[in-house]
Amino acid sequence: MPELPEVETVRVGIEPVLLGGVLSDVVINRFDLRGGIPEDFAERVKGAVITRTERRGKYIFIVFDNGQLAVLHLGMSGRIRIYKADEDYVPEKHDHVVLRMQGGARVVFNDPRRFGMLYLVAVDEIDNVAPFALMGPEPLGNGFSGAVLHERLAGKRGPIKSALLDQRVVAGLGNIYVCEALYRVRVSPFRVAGQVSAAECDDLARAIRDVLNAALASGGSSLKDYRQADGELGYFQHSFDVYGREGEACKNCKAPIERSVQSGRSTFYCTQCQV
DNA sequence: CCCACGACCTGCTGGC
DNA sequence: TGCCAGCAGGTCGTGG
Repeated sequence: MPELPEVETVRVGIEPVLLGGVLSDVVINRFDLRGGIPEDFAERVKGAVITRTERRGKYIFIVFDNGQLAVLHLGMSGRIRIYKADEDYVPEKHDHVVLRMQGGARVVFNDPRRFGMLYLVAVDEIDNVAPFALMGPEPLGNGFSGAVLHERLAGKRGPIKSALLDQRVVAGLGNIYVCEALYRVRVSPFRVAGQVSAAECDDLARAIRDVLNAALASGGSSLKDYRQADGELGYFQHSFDVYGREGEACKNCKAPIERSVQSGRSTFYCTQCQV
């Protein structure tokens, strides 16, 4: 499901439910997500107050007043449902974790494929542990620019498409928004990453920010039936220029959009416009 | 070190 | 209707 805009939309959705509240109960229906939920997860955070939430790349952080930080990743198929204090919990298949707040509100983590992750890190260690120690800059933050991108791509021999998916280059991009950003700046996904010019990196950095901001403004993209935490559908999928449009006419030149596979992932692009 | 690839899972779609 | 192949928003470990 989730790249940066979808993850941020989820974070914004759960924050008002969690912030300042006491986590009164944790129900874990299965521990075998990617990497495994630690056996002592519940006992380490039960009764603690949530002091803030953050997002780093595609990860959501939930920070507790006892020094623990919960790391949540939605994988490919993870979803969050919220139940307000006066709503009854209706279990669904693949509800793996239910966080219950004092007062009765619930945050439910559902993930059919179980590629998601949930674990705890000491809050003052988070920047030193994998994958955060090596993670690239936030594309919507001050630490990201064309110059920064150009520098981080230097020497890379693989294709620009694959490099932009590497979270150590820039955080939060995934298959959709990489395809969209490259199309916007008319750069071929097959170009050698280290040979993308400084000027092109300026354009690319701007396009990345633009497409992420546009997606955020739409509540993210809803493939399948991904929903925001409040149950609303994001609608940026209607604004895709190339992603998922194999065979359709390029919006710029009318040539058919092509699909090919790079490092195991589908790439959608225009052979005429993107050079 | 860099990069491509398979593995990890379930569910849905389209073709026969 | 059933069955099977192929595909899906991500990450990590392996091996060349």
